[in-house]
Amino acid sequence: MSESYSRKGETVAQILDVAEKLVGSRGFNGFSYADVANELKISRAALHYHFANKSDLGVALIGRYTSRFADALDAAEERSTDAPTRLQAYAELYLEVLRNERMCLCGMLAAEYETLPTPMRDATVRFFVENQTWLTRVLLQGSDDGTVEFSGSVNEAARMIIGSLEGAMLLARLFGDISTFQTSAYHVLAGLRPEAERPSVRTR
Amino acid sequence: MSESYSRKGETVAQILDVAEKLVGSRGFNGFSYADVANELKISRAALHYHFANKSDLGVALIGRYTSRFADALDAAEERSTDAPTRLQAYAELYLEVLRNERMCLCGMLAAEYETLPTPMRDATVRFFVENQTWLTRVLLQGSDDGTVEFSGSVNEAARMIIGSLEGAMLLARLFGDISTFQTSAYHVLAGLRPEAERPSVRTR
DNA sequence: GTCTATAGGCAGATAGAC
DNA sequence: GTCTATCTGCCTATAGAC
Repeated sequence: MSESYSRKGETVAQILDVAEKLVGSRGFNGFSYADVANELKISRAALHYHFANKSDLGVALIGRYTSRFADALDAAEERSTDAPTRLQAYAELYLEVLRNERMCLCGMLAAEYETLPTPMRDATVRFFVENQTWLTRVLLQGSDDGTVEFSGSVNEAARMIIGSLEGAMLLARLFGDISTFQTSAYHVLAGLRPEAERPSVRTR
Repeated sequence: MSESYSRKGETVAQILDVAEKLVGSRGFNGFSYADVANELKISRAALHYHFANKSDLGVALIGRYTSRFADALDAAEERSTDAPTRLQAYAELYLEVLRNERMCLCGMLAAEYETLPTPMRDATVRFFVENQTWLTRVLLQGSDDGTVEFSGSVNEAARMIIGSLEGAMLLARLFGDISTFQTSAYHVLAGLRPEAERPSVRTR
């Protein structure tokens, strides 16, 4: 082991960190290998050693992001028991990303979908399907115990939540105002509460 | 006037049409002057004659889109009187865009915001501010006559609506399923209806 | 695993003829 | 207004030395 000791895969992790930040702020078509290389002070060729082409890098990015998200969802589920709290925790995952002045990685890729190579498209869709599955489960639970109320199908409601949060992120970043996301998320989730439990405050 | 007669500004309009389609599907960083030139069978240099640089083209694109949207909002307001119907009409403007298999131009630009030249950033923000202004007015009207109900401020509710619809568009395009947008929009607007008028149907 | 060098392509933009 | 030709720069990707 040399002086410049590094754990196995540490370079890969650093590359993914920088790339994730860049894609989350500028998009997949808005960053280059040179950007990542410069920030890590390595050569572009070194990047190509770890990720032969940009599509490979993109797929790895989505994969790590998706599994990290899944882990966070599991953790959120363990910390809470009722559906509304779990939905709140779901929204806070988005908030966390936004606090780093980034768009959701997959929300960004959803916008660029038409320009993405097929493997990245598939991975992006997978992210949203997993999210939908998790939300569907929570919504059904809340529907059963009466803490959540919605019209239409559970899957529709789940997609509505995902879309609304992604869109709220987009606007919050545009206006450079995190509270825009917070109040939007609040509104969206409030719309799922049974009337009895809904706050009736209205300010102008 | 020659055989290849063309009305004043027709070429400009054609350029904007093609560019708008490309940006709406692939994003501002996902299309080139060459793409537009090829589709119109003119040279790239001809494009540069009408729009000296890409930023100019982008600003023109947003300007036309914004004023067309504003006109449609005015028309929608004349066709209807009550707030819920007007909100419905607002959502249908988005649906119209989606039917052409495009993302909202400014929703797309919101995602790419970090990479945009300042004039385009400003124009994009302006689009959303105008939308918010219109929605705020309609929401206040509905709040006054009791046809619409929401917690928090009117501006928050307006932004929530915009964000939710933009996000729903993003997902609908991703899944290649327009009905995803329609049901999401329905859910969002249903959440603004007073309990008494809200449908209680729930399917799984 | 990392480097330098370079290939090969495409981007936005300009010059100048017609 | 539109063209061809060209400049310049950046991009992804590869070859081959260390």
